[in-house]
Amino acid sequence: MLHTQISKTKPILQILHSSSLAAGRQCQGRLWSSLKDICDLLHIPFVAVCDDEDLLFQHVQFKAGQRVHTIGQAFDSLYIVHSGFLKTVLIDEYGNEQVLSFPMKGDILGVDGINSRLYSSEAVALSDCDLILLPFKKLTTLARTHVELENAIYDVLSRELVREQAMVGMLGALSAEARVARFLVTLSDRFASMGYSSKFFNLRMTRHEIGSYLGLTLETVSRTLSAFNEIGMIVVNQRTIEIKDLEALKNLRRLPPSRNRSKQSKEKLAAVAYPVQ
Amino acid sequence: MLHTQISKTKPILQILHSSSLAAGRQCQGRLWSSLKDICDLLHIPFVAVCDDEDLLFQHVQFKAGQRVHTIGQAFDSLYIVHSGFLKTVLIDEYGNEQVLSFPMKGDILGVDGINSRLYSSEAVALSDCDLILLPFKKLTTLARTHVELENAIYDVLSRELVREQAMVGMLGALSAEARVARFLVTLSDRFASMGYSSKFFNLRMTRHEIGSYLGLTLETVSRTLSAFNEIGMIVVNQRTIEIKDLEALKNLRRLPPSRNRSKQSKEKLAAVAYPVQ
DNA sequence: CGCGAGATTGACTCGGGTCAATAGTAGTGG
DNA sequence: CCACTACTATTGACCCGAGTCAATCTCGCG
Repeated sequence: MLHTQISKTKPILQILHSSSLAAGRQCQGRLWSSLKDICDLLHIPFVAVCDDEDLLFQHVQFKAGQRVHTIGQAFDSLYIVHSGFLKTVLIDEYGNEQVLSFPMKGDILGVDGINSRLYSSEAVALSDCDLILLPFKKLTTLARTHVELENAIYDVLSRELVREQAMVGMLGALSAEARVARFLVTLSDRFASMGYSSKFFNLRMTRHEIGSYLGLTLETVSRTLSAFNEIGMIVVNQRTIEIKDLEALKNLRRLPPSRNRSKQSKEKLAAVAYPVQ
Repeated sequence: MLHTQISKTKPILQILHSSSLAAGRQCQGRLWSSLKDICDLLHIPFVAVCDDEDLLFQHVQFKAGQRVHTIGQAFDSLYIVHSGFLKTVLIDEYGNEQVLSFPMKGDILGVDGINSRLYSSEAVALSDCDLILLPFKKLTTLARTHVELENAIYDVLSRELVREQAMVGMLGALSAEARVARFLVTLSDRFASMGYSSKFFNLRMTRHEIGSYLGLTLETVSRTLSAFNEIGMIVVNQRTIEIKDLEALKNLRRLPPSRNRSKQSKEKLAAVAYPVQ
């Protein structure tokens, strides 16, 4: 199989399970992860805890389409994505979805529930998923005796905040083309860091979901992808993306950004979009 | 004085200092706050700590225009706004500012520095400010022995994240009018909760800064305020805002929101903007 | 094979960005 | 006190990027 990620339906679970045996251990029908596994997953320097082998966190599985938590539901634990793809959404007073993120391996879920003790967003599995359950109480108690874990928690929360800020920056200042380009670059990076191909991958979400995430309509997303395809930066076919010119995607500049102080702003975007390299 | 907030120039410092004596205590030329003061400021149930009178946190003053911290600067402490107004900004690779927030009394600054140990945003005083310095090390050490403080920290971090998410939702889905309206409502609420008038206040930031914050141009902000003024929802005069119809501002609906599933979308915004009540 | 969800494209519209001229305000210094 | 200067705010004219509406097209599935 050349597929860069776990895909489709039936065969998945087997792949999932067999591959996850590396990090987790089978135990009464479910999987368990140690603190070390979790730190690795979060890219946090491992904290040597004496009895860390005893500290196991249970895994939970969700099928594509299932909700991990909903808005207003009582908060009691965080989740770490062990495998699979999800989306988190906000739902406004008229029932419109606003996609906030597309969590995947190593991402954390549920942080928004800490302060009010209610989840303020909804997490939905886009594919079959294997999540590690982190009971918040257990976690904080543990952190009290293990300074490094405590730091890890602060780090993760802060990191989420910085990510969200970057998102605001993007929504506030980038053109549609730049947003889509950056979205692709980010995905590419994520896949690379998960050990998959950074050049060839499948989107796990619909155009509608991408649009919501980027503050655009699904038509604009579709058209922009087609345009990138047109000029050879990528090859799109439905959910399949092949990146042909990562640099061009990275260099896609914002349109002369309005509230820009600097005088330079003469170049047309069309030209900048795909520089003559 | 009927002024709803500290305003203008010279007399300020005196007002500032005399009013802050309530919560802080003068000490070798600076002010200090106890943990209780801080919890009150953050709207967090106070944690009775035996020796809390010994635990004092120093204040720092900044004049309008001064930077509290800059991007890339080494992180070592958080700040709580005791009085004054600030802005936090992100600066992109071309030097463009993106305003992230307008911190005021009770808000916390610097959270984005925790994970990388470098501030990832810049905080600038928009007026003379009095901030409480919270050395992060000291804070976390303290939290280790005082569970409630520990919870408070988690709460504050999570709260910031939720706020940022709401911002993303707004930027992703609301029209210019709705953004400006919501901005005014939020300010009104903030002022009310600080004990000032919610109906009559001065903006502390320029149109340019508001525009950046809302993902709009300064012209659009100006025009929208003028439009609200036109139909009598508010009275604007430069930086002075008087809110005449808070409900109308709150009810300003998003434009038929594109990625909206629901069929209802016939009503023109013009009509909805200022409902026939 | 036909159905339905998702994706693509085209034609049209308009919200809001761009450019530019004008006016109000504040701070400075003679 | 008043000019001089530098911001900041307001407005108008224009236009383009992206949203809206709608007609196919594709693909997986029962």
